[in-house]
Amino acid sequence: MTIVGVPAGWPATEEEARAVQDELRGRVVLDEPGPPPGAGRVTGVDVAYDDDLDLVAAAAVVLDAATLDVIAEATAVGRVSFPYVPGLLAFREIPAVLAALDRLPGPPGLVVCDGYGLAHPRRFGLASHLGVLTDLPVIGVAKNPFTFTYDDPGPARGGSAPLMAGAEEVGRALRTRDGVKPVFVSVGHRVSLPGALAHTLALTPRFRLPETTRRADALCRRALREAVLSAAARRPAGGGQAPSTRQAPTS
DNA sequence: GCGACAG
DNA sequence: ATCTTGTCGC
Repeated sequence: MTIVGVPAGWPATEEEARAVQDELRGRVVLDEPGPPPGAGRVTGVDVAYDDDLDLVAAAAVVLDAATLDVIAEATAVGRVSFPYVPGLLAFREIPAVLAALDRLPGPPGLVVCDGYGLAHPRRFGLASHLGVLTDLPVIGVAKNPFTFTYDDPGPARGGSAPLMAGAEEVGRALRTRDGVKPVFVSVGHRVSLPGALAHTLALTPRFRLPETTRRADALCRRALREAVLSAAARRPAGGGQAPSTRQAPTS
C-alpha cells in the first residue's frame, strides 16, 4: 500500500502556515449559491490518525444526494503532515484528503467536511482551504462551537441561530434533529450559507451528523485500522512473527 | 500573562 | 482526534 508523503514545500511552522492562509484567503468565492440540495452528488471527507505510527487515513465517500446511497468511495493513507493546532487544522488534514479525492472514479459534487470554513480565526478554515485548492463547492459542518458563541436554536429540527465571532456572523448553529445538540455550519467555498444549511438538513434525515460525515468517518477508521495492521505485520515486534535477535548496538 | 480552542 | 465499560433504547 502506498503511503502518501508530506507535499514538498508544505508549511513546517505555525508562522508559515498562517502566512499561507493569509495568502490563499483572497481566493475564496462567496458569491455563488452552490448546487441545489437533494440533487446530484455529495461527498463526505474525513480523517483518522495514529500519532504513534505517524499515520493519517483519509476517506472520501460519494453519495447520491437524492437517495443518500453510496455511489463511490476512496481512501488514502499518509504521513501526518502537521501537528494539531487550533486554527491550523487544514494543514493536518488536507494532503490525505486531496489524495483520497483524487482516487475517486468520478466528480465529487458538493464536498462536506468536518470542521469549519469561514468560521475561523482568519476566516479560512478547512472547508475554505479545501475549496480553494480544488475549486469545488465545499461546506463545513462541525460538532463543536470552537471559539464562537451562539444562542440556543429552537428545539425542533431546522431551528438555527447565528454563530458569532464577536459581532460578526460566521455561520449558524443548526438543529438537525429534534431536541438534540446543534451542529455548526459554515460556508467553505462557492456555496451560500442558506445553501449550506439546506444541504446539511437534506443530509440529516435520521441522525445528528450528516450522512456524508458518518460514512466518511467509518471508512477512514477502517482504512487506518488496516494500515496499522499491515504496518505491524511488516515488523517482528507486534506482528506475531519471531522476535528479532539482533545484536545490541555497541557504543 | 493565562485559559480556551475545529479535528 | 483518541483512550475506554457499561448501559439505555429502538
